[in-house]
Amino acid sequence: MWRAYVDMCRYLLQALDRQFAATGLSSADYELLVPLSEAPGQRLRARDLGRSVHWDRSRLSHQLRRMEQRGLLKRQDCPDDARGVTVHLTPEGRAAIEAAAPGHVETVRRLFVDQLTPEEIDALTTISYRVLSRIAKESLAPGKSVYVATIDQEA
Amino acid sequence: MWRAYVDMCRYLLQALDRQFAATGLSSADYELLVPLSEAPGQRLRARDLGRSVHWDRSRLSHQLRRMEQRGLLKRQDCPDDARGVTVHLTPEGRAAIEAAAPGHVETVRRLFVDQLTPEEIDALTTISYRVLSRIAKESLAPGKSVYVATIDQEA
DNA sequence: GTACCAATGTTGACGTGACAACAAAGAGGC
DNA sequence: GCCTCTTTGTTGTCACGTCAACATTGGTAC
Repeated sequence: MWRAYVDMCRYLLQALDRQFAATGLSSADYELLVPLSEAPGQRLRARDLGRSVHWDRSRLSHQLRRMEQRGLLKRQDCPDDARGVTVHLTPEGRAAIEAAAPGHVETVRRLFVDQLTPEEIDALTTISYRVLSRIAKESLAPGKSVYVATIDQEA
Repeated sequence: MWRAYVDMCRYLLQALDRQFAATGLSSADYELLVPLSEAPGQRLRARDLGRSVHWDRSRLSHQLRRMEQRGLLKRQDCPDDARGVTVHLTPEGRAAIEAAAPGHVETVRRLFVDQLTPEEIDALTTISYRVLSRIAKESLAPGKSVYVATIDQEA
C-alpha cells in the first residue's frame, strides 16, 4: 500500500512536470508565478514570496536568478528595507503563466481529481491536513517551523 | 484540496529524505539497495535493477556511479552479455541498508500509516492504483511504457 | 557475412533542491 | 552612539533527475 502510494505521488508529480515542460515552464516556475501574478501590482518582496510558497531563502534566490535570466521576472531593490528585494512580474512572465495555467488545471483534473469520487476527495483533504499537522509537530524539535504557521491557520 | 494534497506529498517525502540523511543514505540509495539486497547473490543486472525500480538507464547509471564511489556497491562486466553490467552489493552497502531500514519503516509508520484509519488505508490503496493506471494510459501515446507493465500486473 | 535495428550503458549539460557560510542591514538594550 | 542579535538575501557546493547524444553489442533479415 505504501509502495503504491509513493509511486502514485511520484508519477503524478512527474506527469505534471512533463505537462509543464511542454509549455516552457516548470512546476517551480509556476509555483512562484502564481502568487506573483495574484499580488497587487504584480510584485512581492522576496521574503513574502518565500513565505507564501514555504521555500527557504536559498532555494528562492536560486530560482529567482534562473527566472530573471529567462526574463520571467526582475528583481529591484526594496525602497523601505535596504536588505530586501522586490520581485516584479514581467509581461513575459504574465504571458507565460496565462499560457500555462489552463493546461495545468486541466491535467490535474484529468489525471487526479476526475479519478476520485466526492467522498474520496473529502477523505483525501482530511488526510492531507492530518498528516501535514503531524509532520509539523515533528518539525518543532529541530527548530524548523517554516510551515507550522500556515498549517495552524488552515487546520 | 489539491494544494493541501500536493503539500502533504512534498513535505512527507521531504521528511523521509531528512530521516534518511541522518543515516547517511538517501531515498535514492535506499530504493536501489532494497531490490539489490533481496536479489539472489546480492547482485542484479543493471537492466533488471532499473526495471524493478522503474528508472531510466541514465538515472540509474548516474546513481550507480555515485553509490559505487561511496563503496555501497560495485559494477562488474556481465559474463553472458558484453553490453551488460552486473551490480553487486558490497558488505558496506548491506550494512548501510540494514542500519537504515528500521528507522525508515518506523518513520513511515509514525508520519503516515499511523495517521490513517483502516478504511482510509483501503481507500488510498484503491485511489493509488486507479490514478496510476490513468497515468499509464496517458503515457501510451508518447510511447513511454516504462511502468505500464508493472501497473497491469499489480492491478 | 552484411546491413540494419533494437537493446544496454555511459556521458555531458542543465534545472532543481538542500545545506552551510557569508555579507549587509534593521532592531533593541545600554 | 555602540554592541549584539536577528532578519534578509546571495553564493558555492553537492546530490538528484531529465534529456539528448553517443558507443558498443545482440539479434534478425537478406
